Amino acid sequence: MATFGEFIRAERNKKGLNQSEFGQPFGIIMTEISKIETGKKKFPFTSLEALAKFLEKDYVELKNLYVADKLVEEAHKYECSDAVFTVAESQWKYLRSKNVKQSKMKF
Amino acid sequence: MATFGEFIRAERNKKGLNQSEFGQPFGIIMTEISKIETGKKKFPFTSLEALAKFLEKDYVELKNLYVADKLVEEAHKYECSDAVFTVAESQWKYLRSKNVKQSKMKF
DNA sequence: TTTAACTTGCCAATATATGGCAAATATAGT
DNA sequence: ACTATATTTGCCATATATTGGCAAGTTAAA
Repeated sequence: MATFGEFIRAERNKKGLNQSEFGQPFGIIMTEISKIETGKKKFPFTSLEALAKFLEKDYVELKNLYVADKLVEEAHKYECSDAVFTVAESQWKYLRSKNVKQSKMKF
Repeated sequence: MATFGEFIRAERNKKGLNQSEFGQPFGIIMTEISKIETGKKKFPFTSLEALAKFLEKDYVELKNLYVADKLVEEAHKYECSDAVFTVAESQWKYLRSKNVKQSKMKF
């Protein structure tokens, strides 16, 4: 399992495209693709569905990879151990059960 | 396991303080405590260590709760399932092993 | 050293988050 | 219902972070 940037680069290489060509379908300039691949900026979420189609990947899985990248970045920013993901999952489940009880999604 | 806001509220009630009194040691006004407890704004990270001392809690654990809250919020924003935390953990481990190999933290 | 591919630095534009006041809404006691 | 205390919300100005793109720099191969 790699970062989202590494994933993009790998897929781009599979297709034998350079950064400029790869960015074209999404209207993303070469320098942006570079920054995305090296993790300096984010792939625009608004183009994620188009990316999934372009790569013939499952959108939900791609989104998980995309969001996980953000989570990891956040965890690192605060110098957390991997325990934070376990805590997060349990808080996630707590919230879900709470909202089910209230039978409304108040997020 | 509750959200960070709920945690704060519970601890505040344990101490029998109102929002105004509770905020005092951190220089946080009442309305901010309210927003923090109801999840509308974040407790300032710069005061987290002071909070740990004030509550006599372990800082690292408190930080995990704090950061987990952010992760959950992010996961919800993108309408992810809890699978995203598993993906995140595996990406986290991937990055760690990669950086160990390169023997430098390039995050 | 020329060319193509990629990376980085910088900056302006945009979006997000924060702090605080004032007003609104509870909640409890009388 | 009236008062007092506690809490929540709306609004807005300020601060902080993120983005997109150009120009300049680097790398790698021929």
